[in-house]
Amino acid sequence: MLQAIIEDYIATAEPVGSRTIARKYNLGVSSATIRNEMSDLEELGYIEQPHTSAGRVPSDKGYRLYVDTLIDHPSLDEARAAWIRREYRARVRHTHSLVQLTGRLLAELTSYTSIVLAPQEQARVCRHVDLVPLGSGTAMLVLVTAGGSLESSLVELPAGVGDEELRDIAQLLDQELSGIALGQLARGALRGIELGLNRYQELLRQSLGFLERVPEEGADKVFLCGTKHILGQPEFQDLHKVRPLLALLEQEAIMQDLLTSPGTGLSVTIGGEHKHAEMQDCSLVTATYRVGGRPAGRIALLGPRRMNYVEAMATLNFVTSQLSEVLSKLLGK
Amino acid sequence: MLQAIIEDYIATAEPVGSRTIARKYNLGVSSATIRNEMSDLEELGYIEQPHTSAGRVPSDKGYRLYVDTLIDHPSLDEARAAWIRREYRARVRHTHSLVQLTGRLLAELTSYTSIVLAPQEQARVCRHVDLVPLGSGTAMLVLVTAGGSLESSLVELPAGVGDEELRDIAQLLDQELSGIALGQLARGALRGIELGLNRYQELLRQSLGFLERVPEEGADKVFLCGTKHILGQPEFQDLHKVRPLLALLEQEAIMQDLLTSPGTGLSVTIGGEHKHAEMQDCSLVTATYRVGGRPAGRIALLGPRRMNYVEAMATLNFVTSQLSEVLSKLLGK
DNA sequence: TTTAGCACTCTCCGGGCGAGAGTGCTAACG
DNA sequence: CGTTAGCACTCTCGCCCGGAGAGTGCTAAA
Repeated sequence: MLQAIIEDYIATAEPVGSRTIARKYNLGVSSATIRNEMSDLEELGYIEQPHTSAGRVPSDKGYRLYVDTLIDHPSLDEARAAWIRREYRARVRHTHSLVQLTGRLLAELTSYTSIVLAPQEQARVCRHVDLVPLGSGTAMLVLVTAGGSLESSLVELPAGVGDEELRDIAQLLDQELSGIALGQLARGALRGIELGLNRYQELLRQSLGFLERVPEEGADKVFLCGTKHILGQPEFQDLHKVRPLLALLEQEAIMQDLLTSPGTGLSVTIGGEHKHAEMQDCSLVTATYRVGGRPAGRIALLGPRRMNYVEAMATLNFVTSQLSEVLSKLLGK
Repeated sequence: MLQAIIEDYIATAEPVGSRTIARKYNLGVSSATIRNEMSDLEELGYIEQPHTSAGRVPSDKGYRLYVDTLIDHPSLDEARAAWIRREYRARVRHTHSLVQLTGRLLAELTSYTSIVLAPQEQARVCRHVDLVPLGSGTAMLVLVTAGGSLESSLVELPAGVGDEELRDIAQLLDQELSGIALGQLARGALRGIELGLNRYQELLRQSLGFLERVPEEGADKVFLCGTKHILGQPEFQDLHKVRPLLALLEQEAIMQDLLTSPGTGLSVTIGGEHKHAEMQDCSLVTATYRVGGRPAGRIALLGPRRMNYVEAMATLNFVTSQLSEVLSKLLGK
């Protein structure tokens, strides 16, 4: 009964009346009986009426009950699953692009908004450093971290440094730095390298300055995809409702906070359960992806409160497991 | 006169009446005189009335005349200019991030939407290739192009390749490939390397496969920033008008086409002058940025037709010159 | 040529009204 | 005692109407 109401509301976005239920879902009873049951459900707080003479709309509590019944077995239809697998196979390039791909897939498949947190490396360890000469007097400093992410910065070279000389400096840098946590750069590493020629001091200063800043900047990046879909939802036709929500989504810190809250596995936050008033008409489905069995980051789908939970949860669940798998394989864990 | 009308309309977004002009801009004449003049302007097609008893609104032709008078001397107030210079100085990292910064700056400063085309390298030449071991059986292939952009991909290693061995392979690859245009990889380069051990064939296949795909993927990337500002404009309160526009903006190919059309210097396209019907309520200000004096890419600001052309043109002009300068310096040209 | 005055037109806003949808209650039915 | 048909009631939504307000164009006077 409650299920019928919720599913009809999810499909139509209109308050559902007793007649509708009686007609569409032939439960073998008349609309009058359904009216009685609905009255009960309302008393229990599972549904509510926008006004006296409209149909009923599920309440947060109603959605909650509904969601809790289906949280255990989210399974995706095989055609979609196959398609997703193919996408992942085609685009194996690096962590960054995989995370982006995941966001895009989710948004496209569900028509909701996806929010993905890039994998956090516990401590960002320097794997490899290189200096590539570019043109007159500049070089590109390339950093590869143990987690497989890539950063770069342009640095100025002292006058008259040749390509071979630069290669030597790069090798020296690489030797000194690889294996070292970027956070602890300032202290330990500097001294070891200072031994090198004085002439390179400015170059070193630039390089280390960059390397020190990397951990803060790169950490916990948030990828949003499909925000435009919000505008397509009938409950968000009112711009005054949408804009605060969009503004909220742009604040990375809040998004990070939103995703770092609950435990593991699929979790759903519904309407008024959110901290932020702007999200009271939304629901958020969250999952954790893992690398080598250890939690690495989080993924979420944001949709209207009457989102298609079955589809959203199934898709999110599947995509999460795919991402975990591909990432683990890639990073050799 | 026309100027007064346009500037008032830009400021208020409401049709402007003769009274308003007489009051705000004391031109020493009464509203009746202004009515006569307005009637003339309307006959000439510079302004139009939405309906009989509303004020006047500038037409495309009116804006065109207005814009053409001020296209020559866009100058930014010194405080802003200084602020922009400071931003550029603080974030000198690499091409990619500079382009993004430019987009962000423009969007924030003007509250319009910025569209930036990443610099096109005529032919993407390989500057440096490296293989960095990551974990069990994988390595990261890093590519630096002559233009200073950075690409990477994960590749699988044959069983039992040690770090030193990998370094040798990387060096071989680097020697063979650096200086070679990526587009012509397939033919020439492959043969030279095939001489190496058969054992590495799969690795080579993966690497070259990636390197070949790079030119297409990386080319002409479009960066959008500040699309949300569109929703803030009073003329775009109607979602039915906004959504087609947003949909259009998401199509990279169309954006590229939009920016590749006109000549050099600042150029403005107003309302109905656009090819695409979705943009008939918008104006686009476009500029070309240069690296070492040669056109490298394009930047644009998209706003409502009644956008603040003075500010937009001045800001765009200044930011463009800054970007050109910084990029030229960085790439040593 | 400019200006004051005035009639005219058109939009916008609020109230009133009827149609439609859905409910809750009551009474009948198996 | 649960179910159902019937009916009065309520509330929203869309529509029309009329008055207020804003702005125009025209005319006649300065």
